[in-house]
Amino acid sequence: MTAAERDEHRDEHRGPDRDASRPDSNVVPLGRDTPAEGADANRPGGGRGRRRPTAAADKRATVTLKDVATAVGVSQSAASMALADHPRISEATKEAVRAASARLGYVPNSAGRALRAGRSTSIAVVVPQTGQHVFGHPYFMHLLVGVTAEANARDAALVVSTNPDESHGVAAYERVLRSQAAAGAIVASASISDPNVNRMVDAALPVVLVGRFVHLPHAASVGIDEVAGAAAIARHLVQDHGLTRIAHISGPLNHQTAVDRYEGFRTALAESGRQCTHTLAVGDFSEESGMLAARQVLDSMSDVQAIFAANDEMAYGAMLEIRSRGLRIPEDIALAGYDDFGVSRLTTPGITTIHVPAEALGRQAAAILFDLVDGTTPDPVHTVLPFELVIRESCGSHTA
Amino acid sequence: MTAAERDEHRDEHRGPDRDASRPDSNVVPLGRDTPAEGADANRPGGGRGRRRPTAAADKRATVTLKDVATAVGVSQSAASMALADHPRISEATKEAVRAASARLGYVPNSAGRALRAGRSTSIAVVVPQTGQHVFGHPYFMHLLVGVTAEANARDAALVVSTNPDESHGVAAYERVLRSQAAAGAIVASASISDPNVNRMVDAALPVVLVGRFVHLPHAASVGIDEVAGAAAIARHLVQDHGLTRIAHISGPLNHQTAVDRYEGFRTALAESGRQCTHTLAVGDFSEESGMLAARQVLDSMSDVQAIFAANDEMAYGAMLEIRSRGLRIPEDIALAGYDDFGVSRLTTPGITTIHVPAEALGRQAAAILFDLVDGTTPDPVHTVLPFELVIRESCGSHTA
DNA sequence: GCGATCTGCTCTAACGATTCAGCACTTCGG
DNA sequence: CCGAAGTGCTGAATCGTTAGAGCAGATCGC
Repeated sequence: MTAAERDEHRDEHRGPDRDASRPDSNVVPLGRDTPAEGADANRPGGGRGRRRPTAAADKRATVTLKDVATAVGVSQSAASMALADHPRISEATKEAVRAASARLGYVPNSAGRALRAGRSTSIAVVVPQTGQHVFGHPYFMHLLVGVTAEANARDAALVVSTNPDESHGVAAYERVLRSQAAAGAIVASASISDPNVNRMVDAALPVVLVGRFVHLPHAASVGIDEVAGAAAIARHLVQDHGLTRIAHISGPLNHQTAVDRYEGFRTALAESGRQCTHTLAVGDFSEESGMLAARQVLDSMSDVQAIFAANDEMAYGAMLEIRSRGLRIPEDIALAGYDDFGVSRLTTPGITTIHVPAEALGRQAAAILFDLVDGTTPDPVHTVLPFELVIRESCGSHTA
Repeated sequence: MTAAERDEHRDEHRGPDRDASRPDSNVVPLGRDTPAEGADANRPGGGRGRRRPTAAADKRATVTLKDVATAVGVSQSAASMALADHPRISEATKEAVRAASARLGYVPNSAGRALRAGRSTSIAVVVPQTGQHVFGHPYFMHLLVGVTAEANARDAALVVSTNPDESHGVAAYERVLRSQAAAGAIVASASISDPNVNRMVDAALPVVLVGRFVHLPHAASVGIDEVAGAAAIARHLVQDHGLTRIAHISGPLNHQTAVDRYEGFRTALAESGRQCTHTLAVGDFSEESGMLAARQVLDSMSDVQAIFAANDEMAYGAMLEIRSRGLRIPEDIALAGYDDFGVSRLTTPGITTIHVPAEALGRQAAAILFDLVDGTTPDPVHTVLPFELVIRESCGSHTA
């Protein structure tokens, strides 16, 4: 339960007991499609009780290439070559095969194809830390949007794997690669020490890392310059707002991202030419930890002028703590975050942050992975995408 | 660009080596390797950087069952049966095979296995509407968390498919099933009219729908009672707060969810025993549309006492519009939303809403799908999970 | 002592797609 | 008019896995 949820009233409503109260109704048209509402059958809790044995299952006959070939009257190989647009197949045959294929609804069996080809058409997205806390983060959603866009463009399926449990000495997501269920993987947000990722890279499996992995300098990666992003925030606070007593709430320091953001912050302060003081509190990227860290900061550094949290969620946690002490943002304390996945936009005041182009990262990672699978080494090995400094009200800037 | 983003200053920081259209800027190297291409790199085909042919690729030798068998000195079938714990294989041989398998890092080839078995072990999650707007919604994130949890528990891979484009007369996500890349699919958030979903159901493919599909009464589904949820909100506003002039901002009315929520709202008002007035504005579940709809409502119904938006994002948009007119929430106008995926918790004041148990829905849908794939018809066909009314400050309630 | 049963394995045939060698047959150059 | 090249297809092999038939050798019942 997060901080904000603690003081809410919650009424639980259980499902299917309310069937009585449903008067016949009509839907206001407003120029839209009017749904056919009559069918009561799909009513929740409706058809309860009976149990039919599965009969329909037999119906789904799979159409194979052989069926198509037979329908046309050519050999299976001819059909295959026709669909592949092989030059040694006559146009007439190709046309006939295509027609039959469409008519019968032929879809090539991916297992057969993958087996023959020696590799799958799918790619995997791997999120090593399991648990809602990490996987449920909007970052992945955005990343996924980018990856799917690219995968769709190439007619490739996308496998999502999150399970680091080792079944037979191999993490589940490595098994996805080794079993050839996916031709390659995009690895997001591994902690610095995750040995599984190293193993995949060492095994020369096609892997693209999202983020910076200092101990894997030769693996292809996509990321933004986190250090520069944090530095941009720091400079904004110091130079644009003249704040010199600043606290940083970092993420867990076994995450490269957390380390980089902290480093960018410190470096920028040091290079600012001003006399700056700073302090550090370590969080875990959760809202709750941001709140705790802010408490610690406010207790120990009474004259703090600004707090820069390593992500927006912690910044939001800090905002709650700051408010609970009757302090105003930005008048009494300025606040900044990092990520810009939505949270920072919704708060009042909006939180100044670095916009991380997660979708573009996903797209790019996928593009590179496809190249890698095709046997091309990306150049450069590490792709760096631009970020944006998004200035909102929490730092004291005035926006229209 | 959403409403809230409109009035922000954004500084873009790009990687070095930009195209001319953007101002040059500073990306600090700080120990990074080669930096990168920016927007240009997003185009996979565009004649960009050089590429070295991969050499490492040859290294990854795949271990097959034959290798294991040879290592042990038995036939391939014996090895297969040993791993399957077949009773006709001696314990000694089984042990030897298991040992060799672990030592060599054998992972069964999923294509081979799927081909032989006639079906894949993976399941698919299908999100018919493509585009970030829908797919990027936190709802899917939560749903996915639930589905992966269940899939992980069964050692099944998860395929995510979003592409409704018909490549050869078949939507991409139907192809996932037909190609046997996945044994079955969970379909989330299809619009009422999506013919592809119908086709999959008609073809007796193993499909579990999330939500209510009135026109597909026999397909297995999982959902909550949306009508009852909306009714709970309406009753709270009318009975607990005595509000009688209420506007509803609905989602697009070709979405069953939008229709159901609207209906629950109207029905509850009608049955409240009070003299209620209501009005409707149609949005599209986006924050921006919520803002527009609120504008419309406030212009046309000057004495409106409450606005109930069909989801939290539109409620947030409405909040922005209400505020921009100098009205207070909840003193001047009460506000309620639906979904509780986080947005409503972060705003000030927090938005009263219905908590949709998306993760549980995902879990349940996956469980049912696995049964379906195994040939069991679920009973009941339509599973309804409980929701919660979450009372926050936006409706005028006071929370501790 | 000898058929019957059991044990522990091997052999073979699929699953569906692709590819390559090869086979008829035509066309063509000289 | 004959070898060479070109055209359009077929047949067979292959990818990795698994299931079922079958086959030696040991064990057992009587």
